[in-house]
Amino acid sequence: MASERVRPYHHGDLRRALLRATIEVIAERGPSAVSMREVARRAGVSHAAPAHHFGDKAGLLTAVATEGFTLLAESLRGAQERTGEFLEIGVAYVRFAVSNRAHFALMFRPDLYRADDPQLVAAKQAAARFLYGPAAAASGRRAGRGRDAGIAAWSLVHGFATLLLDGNLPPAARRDPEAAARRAASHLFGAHRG
Amino acid sequence: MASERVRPYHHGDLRRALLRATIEVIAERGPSAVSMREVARRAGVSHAAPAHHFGDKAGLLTAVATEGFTLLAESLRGAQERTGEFLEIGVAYVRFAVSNRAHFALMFRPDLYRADDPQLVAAKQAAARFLYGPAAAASGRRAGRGRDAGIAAWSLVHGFATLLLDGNLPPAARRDPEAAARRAASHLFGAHRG
DNA sequence: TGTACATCAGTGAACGCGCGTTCACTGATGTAC
DNA sequence: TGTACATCAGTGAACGCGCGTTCACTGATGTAC
Repeated sequence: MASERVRPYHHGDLRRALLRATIEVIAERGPSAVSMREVARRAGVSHAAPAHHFGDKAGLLTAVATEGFTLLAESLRGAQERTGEFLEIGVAYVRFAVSNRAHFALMFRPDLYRADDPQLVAAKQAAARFLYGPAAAASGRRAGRGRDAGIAAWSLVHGFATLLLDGNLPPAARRDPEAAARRAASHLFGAHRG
Repeated sequence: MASERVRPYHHGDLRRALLRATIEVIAERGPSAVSMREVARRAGVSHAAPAHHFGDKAGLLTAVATEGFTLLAESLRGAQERTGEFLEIGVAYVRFAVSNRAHFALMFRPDLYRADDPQLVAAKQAAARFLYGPAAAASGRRAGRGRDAGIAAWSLVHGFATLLLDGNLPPAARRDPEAAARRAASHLFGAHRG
């Protein structure tokens, strides 16, 4: 008759639950509104519990950001493998930002986490490779131009995603971000001019 | 013998002094680290003084953001008038971000201020016109393409500026942001291909 | 199968802190006559 | 030139709040024998 099996002492997977709660807070109130106590509250544990898993607040956010960069790298690799087109990697970048708003919003707020954390750095570099590498290949042969193209591409999709999430783009772009991103990005390499 | 003419009761131009102090805090510790008390401390007045001029914290930050959009609009207009080239408007955008880091960092954190403040909205629209208008003119004749070009251009320079300020671009770009921005932006309209 | 013990996960009270906002106030300035 | 008064700018004490972190603790679980 264990009918009132409420809150077992051990949570089971508190670490994951805390990460999820953090994402939730970010989605609702932004990255800087995250607090250890609020996260603990949402996960239904005492406010000191998160420190057990992440050390401190920066540790918690570092974990979330790392997760974000890892997910991003996977998204980009997926696009790369599926389509082989550089344009579609850019589109995937925007798609990632839209469907993982909370992660994305945190990832580019390095003041909030430990930006020099080895795992985080590794995850970030993995993602960056998918933007720089193919860009170099897709652009001309000239030395330096490859890197410039990579910067241009990353800038464009990153700017697009940022402006979009902040509500700075026209309604049409907000309704179908992916299509709008594709149109905008196609300006870069002249994919469908004329 | 008014030799000890220290801190007169009336500041003279406290409003400006508070705006300046706010910029200072943002530059040093980021937009979310701004507090009324810290700003007052830096301006050398009691912690309740800022409320007198700005109502509350959101009011203070709204004023700073509005100032930022106004300065941005002026920069863009300047570039427009001086060069008449769309590319140079983009470069001016990046230049603004670099030389007004604090304003720029706040401007795109609408959660921190009153984004629907009429003066702010007006200033923001004034700036946006310089990005959308010339883009439409510079791109093809096709309907819709003008807007897409504007979005692409704004995205590119905005992304570039954001990534740059967050330290996400390679050292070369960090050393000479303006030149790097020009190279990146030139990919957009094929200004110097080949 | 049972027992002792080590290890781990989560608790809850306590600390000190900086914050935003309110409020009755006082000092300084400007204006009307 | 002087006086009365209104208005404005800034003060400082007080409030209540949520926060991060520390710490001794207890409940639960796993492991060795």
